[in-house]
Amino acid sequence: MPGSKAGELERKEQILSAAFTVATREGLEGLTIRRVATEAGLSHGLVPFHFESKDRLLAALLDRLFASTGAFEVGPEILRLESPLERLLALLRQEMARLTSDRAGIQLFFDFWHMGTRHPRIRAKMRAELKRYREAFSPMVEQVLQADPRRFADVSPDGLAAVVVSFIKGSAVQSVIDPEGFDVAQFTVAANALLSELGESSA
Amino acid sequence: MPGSKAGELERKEQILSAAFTVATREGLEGLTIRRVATEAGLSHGLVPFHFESKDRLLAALLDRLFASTGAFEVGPEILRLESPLERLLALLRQEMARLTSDRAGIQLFFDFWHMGTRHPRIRAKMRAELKRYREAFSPMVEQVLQADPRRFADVSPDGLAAVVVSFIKGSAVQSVIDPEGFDVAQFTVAANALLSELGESSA
DNA sequence: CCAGATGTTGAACACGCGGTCAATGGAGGG
DNA sequence: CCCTCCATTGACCGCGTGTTCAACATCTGG
Repeated sequence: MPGSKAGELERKEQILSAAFTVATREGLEGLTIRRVATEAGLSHGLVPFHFESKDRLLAALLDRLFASTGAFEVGPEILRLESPLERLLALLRQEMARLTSDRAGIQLFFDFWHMGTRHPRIRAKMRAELKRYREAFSPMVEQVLQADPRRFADVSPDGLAAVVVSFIKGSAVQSVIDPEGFDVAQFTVAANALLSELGESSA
Repeated sequence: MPGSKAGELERKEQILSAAFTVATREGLEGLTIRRVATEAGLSHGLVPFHFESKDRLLAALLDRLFASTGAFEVGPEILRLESPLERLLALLRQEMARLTSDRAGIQLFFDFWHMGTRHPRIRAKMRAELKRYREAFSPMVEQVLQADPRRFADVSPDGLAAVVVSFIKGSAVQSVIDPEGFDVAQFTVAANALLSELGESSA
């Protein structure tokens, strides 16, 4: 007894949503076509019918991950801040907050990051996202550089941006392997203290 | 036609060595008992004979990874340095250098990190290693804190150590997804500039 | 009201996995 | 010299996977 029909788009959305649920619950390792279909209440044959293959499903899922969570986006409330230092710290706080509030999203992101290590298509997407992310820091980073030209004589904007991103990615990675042991509050306080003197000479 | 016999220890070593080769070439995802046996030139039945199960093999492989590369160890040549700042920077340089010199090892470490996300035994090992790693920074980090008590009033040693580790882990993670695009030299210069003023008031 | 188009189902396929174990044969002690 | 160990082999098992596709249900336009 086949189920009722549905439009192309609704079905794809339904499947993708189920895939997201399964992926956050079981990880990408545990994401199988049959599990997704079961989660969506459909026959497993439907998944490769609407998404040509599992790879395409994964690519679509990653796009959804980028879009759905505001993950790694620099929101307007941050861009509205005038001081580059304040923006930097606000962004840092935002990302630190995500470590506890959007743990599932971070986990899934980390899963894809790992997958990107071996899958060229995924890797390309992750690189693009990483680049986008780094470039969001460009304005503030350049102002920091200009604030103390002597100290940062040999420092390029990209290099400093990479350091800032390392703060965030590194903390995410630590929180993923040890969610209880990694103290976000302590981390934020320490990072603030480290950075707090940076922008002051430019104020 | 069975092959020649060998002692318990030599066989285990041979298998483990083959497993290491396969793991660095194909990733943990592509590490199968049959591939390891083929790499070692043995029948696949021998692997679960000497290592009770694949899980045990993986655990042994992780121990070997910890031991073989001097990865994440604070060597004597670093401990010999007197200034805490110098030690910190030396360690940072050492780890940055590893990103290019021991890329395979870093990749494998990252693979295990990801696996630890879902496998409790692996996770426990990774946490222990992370803790060991963080604690290696304790002496220098505490001196940094003491150098400027007002600035770091609310900062705990653990918090600051977590920040420093984030530097390193974050850069490793970036290098893993984009080995060519991540400029280690730029990163080091930027990090040095950021940290260079930290210890000076204590000197 | 009836085709033709199309979404849907679930059996089937080939594959590779981890694991098991009877059979084999080489090595060493009695 | 033979006989007992035991490392070694490779066929075999059960399982789960991604993918295919004939059969079928449902919807739609004439």
